[in-house]
Amino acid sequence: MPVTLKDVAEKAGVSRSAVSRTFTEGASVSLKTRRKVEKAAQELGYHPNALASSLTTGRTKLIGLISNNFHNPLFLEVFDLFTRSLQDRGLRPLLVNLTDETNPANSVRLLRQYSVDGVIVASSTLSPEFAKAFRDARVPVVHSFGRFASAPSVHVVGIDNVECGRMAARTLLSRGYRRIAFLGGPKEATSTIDRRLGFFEVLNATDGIETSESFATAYSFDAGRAEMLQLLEANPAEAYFCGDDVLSVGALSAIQSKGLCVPDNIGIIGLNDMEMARWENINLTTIRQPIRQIIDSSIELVVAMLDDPDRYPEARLFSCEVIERGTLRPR
Amino acid sequence: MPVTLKDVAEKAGVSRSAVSRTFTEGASVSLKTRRKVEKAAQELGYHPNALASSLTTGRTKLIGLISNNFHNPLFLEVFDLFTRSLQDRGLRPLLVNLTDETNPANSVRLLRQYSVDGVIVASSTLSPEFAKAFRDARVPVVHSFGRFASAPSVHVVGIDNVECGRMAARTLLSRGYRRIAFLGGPKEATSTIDRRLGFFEVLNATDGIETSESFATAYSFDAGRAEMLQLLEANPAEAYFCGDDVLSVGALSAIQSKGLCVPDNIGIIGLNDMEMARWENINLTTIRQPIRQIIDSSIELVVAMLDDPDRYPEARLFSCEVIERGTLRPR
DNA sequence: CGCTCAAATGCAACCGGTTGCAAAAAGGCG
DNA sequence: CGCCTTTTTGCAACCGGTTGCATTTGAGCG
Repeated sequence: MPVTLKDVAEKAGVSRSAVSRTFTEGASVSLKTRRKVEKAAQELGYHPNALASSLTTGRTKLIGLISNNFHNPLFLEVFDLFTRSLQDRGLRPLLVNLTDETNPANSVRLLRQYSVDGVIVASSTLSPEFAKAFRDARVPVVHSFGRFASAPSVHVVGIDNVECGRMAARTLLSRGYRRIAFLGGPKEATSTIDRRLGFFEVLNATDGIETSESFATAYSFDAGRAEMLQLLEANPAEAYFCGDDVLSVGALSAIQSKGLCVPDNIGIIGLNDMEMARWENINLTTIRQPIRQIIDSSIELVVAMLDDPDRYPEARLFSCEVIERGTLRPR
Repeated sequence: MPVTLKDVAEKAGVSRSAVSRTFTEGASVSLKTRRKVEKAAQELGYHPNALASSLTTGRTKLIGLISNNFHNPLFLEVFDLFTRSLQDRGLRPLLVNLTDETNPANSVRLLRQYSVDGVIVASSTLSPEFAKAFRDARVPVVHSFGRFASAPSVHVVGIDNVECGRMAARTLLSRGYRRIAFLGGPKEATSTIDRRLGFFEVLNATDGIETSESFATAYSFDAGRAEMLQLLEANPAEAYFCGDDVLSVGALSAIQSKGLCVPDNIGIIGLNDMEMARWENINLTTIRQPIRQIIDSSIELVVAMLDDPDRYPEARLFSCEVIERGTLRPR
């Protein structure tokens, strides 16, 4: 049923190689044959089979896009940007949802079976083992939104979470808050660990600050809300740095449901600047991650690895910026 | 570098066919050879190349998942559910972002080049031409969240938007609203058209109701907000049925920014029940689409078409349900 | 017009698998 | 143990392309 190279070759009265060559960039074909072939292809509605050609060329133009962040609104933008940028470069994202998967070996097997040219691990919560497993299988890989390491074993593109923690602390201090708390995401998530680190580094270096901390069970609305409800039971802090925006909204909602007011009674600063953060009913002061840069840079890296698989691993970190909205009291 | 069938065959001391057969369901292999092959494969770390085998079997297990709704929070859930369900059935989603694409032919070409087994068009705003183009190319296709047609030319799974319109109208009437308006999405979107239809069908059949309508330029926060700001300039209605939840939040935000109160001054009912609708700072009364059912059903259909490509097209519609929250005054 | 050299072409092998078919091996039975 | 049937096996062709290499074609030139 589908029309193949051979059909075109016969119709055009040339060899199969000639047809193949007219469809491959930079191959040697005379204008005359090219014309003939193009005409025949046109009439037959022929289009080369990318998968068949990948067998010999070793390139599928398939990029595995793997993530487990399907509940973080930020990731809708992330997927949008990734898919568009990949498409613009003629690459196709094979999407893998790792929500229920804990074993990197399975993902590697799966994506190797489909001969992906490269893999982008897009997740802030996934263990670095996933990216490493791909590297070990010699599949070009970049960990986007991954954890910074001074001697990275795979390419990592993201933000400096420690610095974000510091930034949050400085912001809260500059607003005159003195009883300050960290409301983190899952305790074991690397992003939580790093943000906490920077946050307390600054706070502990400042005199007269009373600090406390607690952790939500997930980066989710419900977890944030539940944790904040707990905190409100007994002498809450004046201001909280929340693990991320969704958590912040959960906390916000808990605070409001208790009849308290933000920022008058309690201040909140989030992290991510997801799309909804600017919605006026939320109006969250937060720290923006430059996701567009992170994504472009990730793709750039993975593309570079296609040509140079042994490229020396690097960490690319982008700086974040505080977005002032309405959940902190003014300076 | 990668280990192939041949390597395993040599190591196990059998023919390539034998190896192939041990890895294909239901092929005739003796237990003895199977053991040998499995051992060799294990030691070599062999896994069959799905793309190579697709060449002869004609099956890639690739499913094109195409959408242009990368700004609707509902679609994060949609992608989550689609990818997981597909994976559970051993299928792989090839994600295509159609945001900047208007020509169906390009999508068809692209996905044919990758020999996808089937395609799911997941979009409420994409023209039916996209799905039809795939059907014409004899690629199994299902349009999820698509428009109902009494004589569908392709499989359509979604909701009855006309009925949703009626449901919204009845809900507003039951709350005693009399000056009622429709705040639609883009005028030309089929979902807008249908929802409007059902909405006014009920309202016009009721005496003493004053109606009006207007349209946002997109299903987005900003468009909803801008349109509502306009409306607030001159004698707004008592209650609005908004095109979808994001639009509703935009409208909500405009209302609040004018110092008005919901639901005391103005009532709002949305459609979709996106995850954020239940966030207490939003707390939107809305109509829930059963997306899980829609997605399961879509996948079921596309899988069925793999075996029976000429399956007679059907429309599957699921009923929606009003979710009572805080943006309409009580009964 | 004959010669040289570069460009264009086709052949055939190959990419990593699958599969129809005939031959070989195994099993069942008298 | 021989004969017949069933199962297992390997051969070889094929899926839809690509590519190295030798050959043919044609352009350029004296």
